[in-house]
Amino acid sequence: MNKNSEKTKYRILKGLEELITREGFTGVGVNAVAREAGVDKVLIYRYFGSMEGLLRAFADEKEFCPLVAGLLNDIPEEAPLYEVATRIVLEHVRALQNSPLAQELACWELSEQNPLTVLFGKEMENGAMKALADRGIIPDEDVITLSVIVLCGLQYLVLRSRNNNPMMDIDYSKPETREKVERVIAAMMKAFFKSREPLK
Amino acid sequence: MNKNSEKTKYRILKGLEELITREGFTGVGVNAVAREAGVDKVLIYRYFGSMEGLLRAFADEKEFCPLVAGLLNDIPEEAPLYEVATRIVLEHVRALQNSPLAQELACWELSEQNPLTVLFGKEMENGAMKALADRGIIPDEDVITLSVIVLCGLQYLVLRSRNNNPMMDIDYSKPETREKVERVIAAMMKAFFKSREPLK
DNA sequence: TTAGTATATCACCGGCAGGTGACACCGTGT
DNA sequence: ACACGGTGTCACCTGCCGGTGATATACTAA
Repeated sequence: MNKNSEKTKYRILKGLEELITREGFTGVGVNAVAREAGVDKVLIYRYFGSMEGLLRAFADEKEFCPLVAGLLNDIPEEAPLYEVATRIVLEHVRALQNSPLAQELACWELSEQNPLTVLFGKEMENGAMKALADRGIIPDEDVITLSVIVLCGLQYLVLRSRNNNPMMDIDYSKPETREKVERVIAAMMKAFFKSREPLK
Repeated sequence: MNKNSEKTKYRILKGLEELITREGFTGVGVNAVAREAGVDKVLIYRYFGSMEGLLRAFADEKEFCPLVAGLLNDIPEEAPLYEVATRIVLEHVRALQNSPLAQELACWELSEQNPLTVLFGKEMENGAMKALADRGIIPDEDVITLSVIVLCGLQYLVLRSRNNNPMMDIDYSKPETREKVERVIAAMMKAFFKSREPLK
């Protein structure tokens, strides 16, 4: 039993990742992946059945959003809820900013449905907010809604600044802009939270 | 002088719009547009020079964001600023929701740079917020920043719900969800605004 | 009528896409 | 020595893509 097949599978998966990161999802195809991996394309069909199968395998193997577990431990127990929510959102966005692959997948998700984009979307959802909501850490539904909206807004800004295409001069890749945005969000979260429980 | 050329140009532009709306931007190409318009593709080169030229012409001819002018008149003079900002954001998003073409262009803008996406982006920017900021209607920079973030967040949610791919069950195409979101945003805007000018 | 110009049609090219069948290589168990 | 299954290479097909040249069909101006 020759175990070269495992190595080949790995090269194909690596090639796919490399290709998505460098050329974007529009450049993904059987020929392109095979070329990138330095492998005959027939092997893609042999080992993954089809392009769909390859995408599925890639999604299964890859971790896109490994931040939440460690993040929750990092937040002090006595921190107010709005601070927790703010931290989660900002950290999540920062993780996205540090991962060109995730950015590309987020774009892909908006224009097409395939095994990879679907699984990626689920993972992002779980990774960011659902874990918190399900565990009841933030019981206020409105706070969750607001957090999701802000999270999506920052995500969108990150995706735009990727192409030097900032919205309203909010180029999230610039540190000073990011600092300002984070300050505004923190203040807003606090204000919103207090306005809902004025007696506390 | 035969004026058929104008009619042909119109058919090509219409075909492009139809194609983007129905098939998405990934399906756009010389052959596809010509087929959709029922016209030989050589005419695209003759009248627009290239695919780029066609996209430019399409962007020049089309109005993507015709709402702001009328909208500003519609808002009462004495309305507080946070209400103005909220209204602008929500109306803008609603307009996006009613325009599948604009949604597709917003996605396209995230993955590629071409004359159409660039001009579309500028128009969206001007249409939504810049006009206000430039005219000093909302002088508070932080309010603008926050509004842009929220606007982007809702835009992102609209783009996702397009593919039945809601984020955290926030399916913005459902009326009850939209209502709730609008309520939360209005409350947040008010709270944030008041927290900045507690003496007023 | 005739020459010229704008308009539209057609055929064709090279290139790359997705996909498949045939075959060569090689380690292994019999 | 042999057959066999896992592995990889190659050639080939069909179809669509972007792009171009030649040519037919008007309409116009002299």
